[in-house]
Amino acid sequence: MTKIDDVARLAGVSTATVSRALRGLPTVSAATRRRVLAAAEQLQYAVSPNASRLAGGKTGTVAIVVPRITRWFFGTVVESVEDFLDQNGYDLLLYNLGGREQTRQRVLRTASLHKRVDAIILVATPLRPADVTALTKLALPGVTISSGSGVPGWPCVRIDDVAAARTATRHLLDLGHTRIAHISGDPDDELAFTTHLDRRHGYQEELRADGIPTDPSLDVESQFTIDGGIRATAELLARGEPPTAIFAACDEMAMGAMTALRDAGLRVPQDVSVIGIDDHDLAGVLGLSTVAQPAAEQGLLAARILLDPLGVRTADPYPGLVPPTGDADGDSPTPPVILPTRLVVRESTAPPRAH
Amino acid sequence: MTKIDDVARLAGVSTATVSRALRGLPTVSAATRRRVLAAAEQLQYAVSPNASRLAGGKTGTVAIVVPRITRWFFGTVVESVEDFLDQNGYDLLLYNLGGREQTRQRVLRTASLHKRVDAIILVATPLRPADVTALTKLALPGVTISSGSGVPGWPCVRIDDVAAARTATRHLLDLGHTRIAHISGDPDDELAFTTHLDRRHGYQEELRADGIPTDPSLDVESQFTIDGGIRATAELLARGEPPTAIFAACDEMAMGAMTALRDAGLRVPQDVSVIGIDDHDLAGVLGLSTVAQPAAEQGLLAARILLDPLGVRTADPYPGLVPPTGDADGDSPTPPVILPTRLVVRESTAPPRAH
DNA sequence: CTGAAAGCGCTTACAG
DNA sequence: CTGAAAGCGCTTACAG
Repeated sequence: MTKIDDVARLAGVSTATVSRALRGLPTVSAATRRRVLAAAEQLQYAVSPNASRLAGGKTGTVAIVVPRITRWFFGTVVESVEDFLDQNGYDLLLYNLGGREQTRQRVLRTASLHKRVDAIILVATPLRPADVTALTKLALPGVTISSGSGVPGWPCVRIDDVAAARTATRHLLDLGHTRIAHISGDPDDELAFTTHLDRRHGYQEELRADGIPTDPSLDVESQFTIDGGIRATAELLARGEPPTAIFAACDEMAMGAMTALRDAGLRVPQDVSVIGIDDHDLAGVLGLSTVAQPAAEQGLLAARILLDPLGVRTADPYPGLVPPTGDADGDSPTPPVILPTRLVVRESTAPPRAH
Repeated sequence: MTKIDDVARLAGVSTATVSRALRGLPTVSAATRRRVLAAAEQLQYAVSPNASRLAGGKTGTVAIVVPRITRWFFGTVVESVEDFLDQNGYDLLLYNLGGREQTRQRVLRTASLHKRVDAIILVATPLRPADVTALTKLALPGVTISSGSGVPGWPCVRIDDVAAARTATRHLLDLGHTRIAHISGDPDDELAFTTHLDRRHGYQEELRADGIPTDPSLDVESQFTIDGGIRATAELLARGEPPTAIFAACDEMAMGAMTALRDAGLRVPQDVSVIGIDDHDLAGVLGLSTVAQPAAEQGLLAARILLDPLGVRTADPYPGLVPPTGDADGDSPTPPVILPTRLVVRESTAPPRAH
């Protein structure tokens, strides 16, 4: 392996100068820089990240923690974050919790992150008080994406889950539905995090706005997955007269609902309307009406906010949005950056059949 | 930050002993090890990966290169690889090419990987001769997943794409179809890689086995995506009389086909049968018949094969399978490890309508 | 079984 | 603008 000394020798300068020239520091003459670059090129030199990081005190790496990379929202967020980091010369260290409590502990509670990364992106990761304490002690910059417990001083990028749920419910109400069921995550579902609470809240609020009492028998908790949607819908149907519409807390659950309804011989939307939240890649294929949330944009924005203080020259990190004004050191909680959602009507929602 | 010296001082031993004790080396007395562990625990000590790697010459990191993390197959592979690596103490460095030629070059052609990782997993990544040369010069252990150009000395884990395509085509033939269209990737589609060639080959072979001539007008090239499937199917329909069945080279294309057929007023499977390859998470939701391939298993197996020579104690890396027998240094090409596929019949395939 | 010392390959004040 | 030297926090022969 060619090392910095080799380049220095070939270019006829010191290693310090090679280091400066290669990193584009301004304190190198143009002629010297040229010679160094030529030498590095000729020797196919690549810096040793470990040596560089040890000496420089920066890791050039960002950690991203997600519950499950294979879920649409998390995969899309990771892709956009990776893209941005890559273009800015950062490595991405992926932690896919996958429901493994042991992994969660190891990642969040130990100092392992501290010496390994410059910054952290936490996506929809449930945090216990001990986790928050540990993360705060790390004293690393971080961002959270999606709702739930935050870390003091860390900005948060998210959508307004209550409003998104209200939009979905309003769409069904406007179509004339009154027997509207809700299927959502349960307290043990780490994929649902606290998201399901906000979405249930929005659902109930919107029903009340129309004077429709919430009916517990139309509200089923399950997992934030296709299977969860199938199970919740089966449970719903087992309880008696089917609702005329189902608002699923996420598209994957909505897809499960469509599956369960089909298996029960019910047609969508003729017998039952279905709407979700997300605008999953496959929502169009299934003709699923939904409230679209910008997943890639949330990832990109989070990455920008994170790298900005690290000296990465990025364009306006808050394009047209309300920036978090709190100072990272202060006690005032940083207000979240809210990205907009939007109703997408497809074929899975229609007026209820006349009696 | 607490460092190794702090632990050594508290435990009353040298840093060398702390290093040995913490890594579980056998040359430490039980009593000493206990004291060291207690001191490390008390100080919340975590080793600095960069210092450790620089001094030890190992990175404890594996790179995985995928075309697009958001595609079902690649996301599933990454998840299973991450899981296995995590359990064995390795970090995962994610490179999502995302069609960026620049990223491809940087990742594959420079020595940047060399000093950064101990091993490489390449998933369905097209390799030019210059890439292969560069990777070979790295002299790092590696594995490729999925078909295509291999790297000399690297094992390959994959399915038999020709056989999978024959299985899909055979299913349609057995149902009585003779006008069977094929939609697949084009040469410029980096997601299709060389996979589409094998699958087309299997399609044609199986037709010929029944004495059915291949009809170029029933064979459309597009992208290995939902949109690609939509476009290919639209093109197919624009060419005249529709086929009675479509064999899509992957489930995402099949889903696009279902969408395009629906938009054209054609019913699946009454008017046109559709089958894919993959067994995508959502295949069940859509009632899509397919030839299932084990994505997570391919990732797991690749990770095992890779870590085995690195001294990770894993169970039999080839459970019941033909192991690659070639030696890594020899010139003899390592035979690929082939994982089985299996036909999954759902609602998207049926006999053609009687005329 | 344990320690002193060298060294991993860089970057960073400090001088000049 | 450039270089000599120290130092980043570990691990690894080498002795004992």
